[in-house]
Amino acid sequence: MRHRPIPEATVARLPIYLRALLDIAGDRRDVTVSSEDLARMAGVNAAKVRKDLSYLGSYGTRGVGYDVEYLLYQITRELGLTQDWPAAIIGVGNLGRALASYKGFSERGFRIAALFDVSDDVIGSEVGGLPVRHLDDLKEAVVDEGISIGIIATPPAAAQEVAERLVDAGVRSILNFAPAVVNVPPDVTIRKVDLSIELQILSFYQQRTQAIAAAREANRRLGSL
Amino acid sequence: MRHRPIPEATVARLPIYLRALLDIAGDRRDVTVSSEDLARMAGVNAAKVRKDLSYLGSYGTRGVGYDVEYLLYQITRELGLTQDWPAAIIGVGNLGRALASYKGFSERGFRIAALFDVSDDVIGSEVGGLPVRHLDDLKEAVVDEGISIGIIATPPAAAQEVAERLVDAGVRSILNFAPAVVNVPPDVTIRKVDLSIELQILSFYQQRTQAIAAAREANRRLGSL
DNA sequence: TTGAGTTTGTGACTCCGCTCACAAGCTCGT
DNA sequence: ACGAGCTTGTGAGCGGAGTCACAAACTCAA
Repeated sequence: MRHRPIPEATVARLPIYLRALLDIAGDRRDVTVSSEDLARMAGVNAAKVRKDLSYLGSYGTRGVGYDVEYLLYQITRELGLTQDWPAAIIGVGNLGRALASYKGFSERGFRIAALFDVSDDVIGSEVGGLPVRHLDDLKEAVVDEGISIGIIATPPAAAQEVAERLVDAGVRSILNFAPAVVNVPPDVTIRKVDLSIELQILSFYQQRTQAIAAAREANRRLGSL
Repeated sequence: MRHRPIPEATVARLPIYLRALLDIAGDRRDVTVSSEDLARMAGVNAAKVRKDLSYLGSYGTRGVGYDVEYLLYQITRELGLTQDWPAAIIGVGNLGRALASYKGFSERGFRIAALFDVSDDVIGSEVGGLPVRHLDDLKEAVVDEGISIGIIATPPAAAQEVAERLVDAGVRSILNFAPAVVNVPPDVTIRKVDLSIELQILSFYQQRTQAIAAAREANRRLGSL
């Protein structure tokens, strides 16, 4: 089992387990934790927790559970969080600004190292303690400051070009907030967060349940004739 | 085929097709579009586009493609976007503020109708043209103003309680930005957007490729001995 | 009307991920 | 030392989702 690659679905859950473990460790609640408890905290089922953790190796003890500190360390290491990955935000509009001062990033060990834009209105100003620089300085900054993650928070029309500039500068990990499809070479990892798509998905399920309710209602009325 | 339920994965892609179709319709580029073209614009493969669209019904014409306007209408309808779903944001910190003024929502037809918080520092102030109200007024506002989507942008510790209040007020669709696991009854749809989890996933893949590169390097050196 | 060229709709196959269930292995009390 | 009671690790089975490939159905030119 050990040396099989970790499935994507598992990778996506490791940060959740990490958060739960940090909660436990912070409270000094217990030295070990069972898959059952961890599952409850992570909102998944216990078998899934065990299978996920087994991809990292056999770090549990039967009849006892998992050592919290040890597991914390292993997940941290596996996620590559023992080193820091400086990130740059491109696009300092509403969203970019909020991301720049979002405390959740620094709490999880991510450091926003630079901000870029193309508008003279914001270049030179400070946001969250960092100066906003011109996009043309991107490559230099990436090299000099070892930036390894690019966060795109531009309008959709600019997203593809910004992504290409990031890739050209040597960035291999991109998080895209712009509502646009962005293509990158296969050796680059890109993930997208699209806020209005999330709302549209919610809309679908809401609409569906309302449609079902309406149909039931119509049936009821027909039945009573 | 028609009356089978639409798979989750398909639902998640419909908004992407919608965006692509809006682009085409806006440019008045063409009356019809092929699955091939649509696939290119959506960043997926053509067979997937066809299968996805076939769940909505047989709206294409063989040898021709899909009528852009008609398909637009059908997807809009299926996603429930013909009616509007007023949303409330709970938590007017950094993120909540940005979401309140995020133009992407209104562009896609979602209206932020109310803002809530518990801190006296912000209650009464205006954000994005809306007054911030006390969380205790939530239920009343939901009923009076027909709010159907709740957006949680609070610190993680408050997320579960806020979710329960939303559910109690009658909200059945929740979008959670707080980095916390939130449990809701089965008739409530909840989706989460966790920004630092996204970065942690990127970190994993970046770390992995670097680890592979390092291993290769080590091998090379050993081999040259 | 026919045939060449296009494009959809979908059955068949494969792969991935989830869940179940249980043997293996641990602790602890007696 | 042993058995009762937990908890892990994982094989087996199942269902959802992606891809392939091709028949069906359309257009258009001659």
